[in-house]
Order: sequence, then structure tokens, then C-alpha cells
Amino acid sequence: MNTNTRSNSSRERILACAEAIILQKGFSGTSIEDILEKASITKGGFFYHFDGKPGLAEALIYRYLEHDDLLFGELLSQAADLSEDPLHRLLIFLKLLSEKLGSMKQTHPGCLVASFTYESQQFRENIRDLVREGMLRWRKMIADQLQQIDRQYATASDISPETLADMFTAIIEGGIMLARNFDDNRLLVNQIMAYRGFIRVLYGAS
Amino acid sequence: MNTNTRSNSSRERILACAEAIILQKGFSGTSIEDILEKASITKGGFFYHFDGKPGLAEALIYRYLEHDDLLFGELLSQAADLSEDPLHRLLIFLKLLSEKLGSMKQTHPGCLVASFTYESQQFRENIRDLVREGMLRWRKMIADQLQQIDRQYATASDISPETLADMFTAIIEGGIMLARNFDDNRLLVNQIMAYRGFIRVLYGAS
DNA sequence: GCAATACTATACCTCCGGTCCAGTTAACCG
DNA sequence: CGGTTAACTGGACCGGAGGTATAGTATTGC
Repeated sequence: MNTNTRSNSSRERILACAEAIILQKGFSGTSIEDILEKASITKGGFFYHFDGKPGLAEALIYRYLEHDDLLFGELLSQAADLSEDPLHRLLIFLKLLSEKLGSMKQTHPGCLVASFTYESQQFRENIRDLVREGMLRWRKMIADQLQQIDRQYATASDISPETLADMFTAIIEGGIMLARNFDDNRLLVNQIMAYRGFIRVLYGAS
Repeated sequence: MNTNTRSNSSRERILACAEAIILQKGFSGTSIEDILEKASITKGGFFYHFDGKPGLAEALIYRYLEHDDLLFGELLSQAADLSEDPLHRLLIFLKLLSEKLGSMKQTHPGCLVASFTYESQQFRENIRDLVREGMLRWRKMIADQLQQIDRQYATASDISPETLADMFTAIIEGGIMLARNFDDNRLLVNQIMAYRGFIRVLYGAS
């Protein structure tokens, strides 16, 4: 693991800058030169690290999903530390997530999965696969929790765990759009808490 | 209202084609020539109708919101015909909407408001205003229904009508993303029906 | 039949994505 | 310490697309 700091810092800087711009202007709307300027690197340097724009796109979505996994994994383990009960664990997880997002200084920057979804025809199949895979991971994460809950709690609901898990994704994506358009993270927080309220009432938590 | 058919058909054709392509490739990712080809018109013809790409964007979002208002208004009035009770009216509205979306042959093409949100920096302020306004209209539409319900039904929920109304928007936008990425409208339908289930349980409907 | 509308056809220019390469600096390694 | 390699800088270049402008043509309404 001889991680060369010089290399990694540049590559990472490019990715971070690119993501920020792309979430504001879209992938096609972002020129490589936009990125070069913000990342303070030259064209040659950029092409040294990435195989053109398609290569950048792949690296970006990959990195985004990795970060996402990390964040959710962290919050889940925090929740697991705070309660043994699967229902309460999920409720705590949602509360932690809402607090995390609510404490952000600026408006939520947006979701790369959403951004890429609305430009899907710009990308090769492997990118679209990664986007899909990301959504599947979110579904699985919540669905796993719901499954554990179902073993201990009865629910009269006719909503499948999969749909309820997808609802998490939908609420987050929709909430981010609301927050962005009205420049107010509370709209996103409210949506997460509303979803949490739904879970609570479905399983009749105290 | 001396509507010239010749003009309007070309203009409308351009708008319809442009919207379809933009929802697949994004606004910046869609070249004018892409549109010309699909709409079978020349560059001159395009620039006769629209003041460049920015002008097209404005016309597109305007048209989109108009269509949307029409659709929702229609479903709301259908629902109003079917029940006097405000809660049942909303539940019927959601059912009608889900049926409408579920009966579509192809995957839902996407939402222009979402598309523009993720390229917001490409547009002038007036476009961003229109996008915001669209979301506000959706909020108002549902919030009005909820307000009517609140006059007749008691709810123990601590979720504000505004947040519950925004949840409709979030669910739709998130549901469309799910449907698109997995090429299955049922995912969108499921989200709407889950939202409907939430409303039902909140107000304790039979 | 005349003016306005609704185009077609074409020429043009800039800018961007992408390629290539020649040179330079920093690190690491025997 | 000297050589190799990684990590760049800087700049030239090109093909193509986005976008503009304009001159000419057909259709319609009056």
C-alpha cells in the first residue's frame, strides 16, 4: 500500500471538484476546462489520471457510491450500538441521518445517482449498471433492516418490504430535490422524518 | 385566438421531440441538431420559433407545467365526482394517478422539473423560478386536499400538511427515478400506493 | 395580389472534447 | 548518488458540434 500522496491528492481533488460542478451544471454541461480551473490542474494532468470524460464519469460514480456506503454503514453501526431492537435501530438510523443532513451548513449538493439518471443516454452501459447497483444497495440496506423487524413485529400493512425500502430511496432523492430548489435542508429532513413516522406507525412503535 | 395550425404544429412538434430527448440525455447533452433531426425541421425553422436554447428551455418547462396542471386537475375532478368525502377524494385521486401511470406502455419518460433541477446552473433565474413554482403548485394542490381532510378527520400525526404534501412530490420524483433505472413503472406505482397507504393510516380510513 | 408568417438552405465562427508530445519536477531505490 | 519512474506542466492541434446570421422561398390570411 505505497500510497503516493502527490498522486492521490490530485486525483481526489479533481474528483471532488468535478462532482461539485457536475451536480450544479450536469455532466454534459460541465466542460473539462471547468474542472481544470477549479481543481487547479492542467489538461495534461487530467488526462494522466483519467481516460477522458467517460473515465471520469466512472470514477465519479464509483467514488460516490463508496462514500455513500461508508456513511450509511457508519450510521447503521451507530444505531446498532444504541439499541438491540431492530425496529428501534432503524428508527435511530433515520434520526441520525436526518440530524446529519440537518446540520450541514450549505444546502445538500445533490445526488450523483440522480444526476446521472437524468443524463443516462450520455453514458456507457457500465455506468448505468453502477447507477442501478447503487439503488439496489440502498434497497437492500433498508430491506435487510425491515426483514429483521418483521421477525419480531407484526404489521397489518400490505406494503412489501421492497417497496418500503425503495420508499427510502425515493424520499431521499425527492427530498434532495426539494431542499435544492428551495435552498432549505429542512425540507429533506422533514421528508426523512415523515418516512420515519410511517415506519413507526406501520409497526406500531411506542 | 387565430391559431395558425401550420405554425403551432411545428412548434409543438419541436417541443415534444426536444422534451423526449432532453429527458434521456439532459439539456446540455442534447444538441439542437438532435432535435432538428427528430422533429424534421431545419435550423432556421427552429430559430424562427425559439430564441436559442434558453428560449427553448423556457417554453419547455412552461409547457410541461401546463400539461401537468391539466392532468392533475382532470384526476382531481374525476375524484371529486366519485366521492364527497375529502379523504376518499384524495385516496381516489392517488389511485387514479397510479392507474394512469401503471397503464403506460413504456417506462415513464421522466420529469422535466427533476431534469432541470440537476442542471440548474445552466439556466437563467426565470427558469429556476418556474421550476420552483412548479413544485409549489404540487405542494399546494395536495396541501389543499389535506386541509379539507383535517376539517373532518382527526389525526395524531405530528407531520405538517406541508411536509405531507411535499412527500407526494418526493415520492413521485423518487419513484420516477426508480422506474427509469429499473425500466419498470410498477416501482413508481408502488411508491404512490405506499404514499396512499400512509395517508390512509394517518387518518384512520376504513 | 400583397404583406406577413413560416419556414429552407447555407455559410460561418467559436469553443470544446480529445489527442499527442516534449519537457520538467519530485520521489524512490539500489 | 545517479538512474528510473511517476506525476505532472504547457502548448499545439484537430474534428465536430453548438450557435448565429442572413438571404431566399413557400404558404397563408386578408
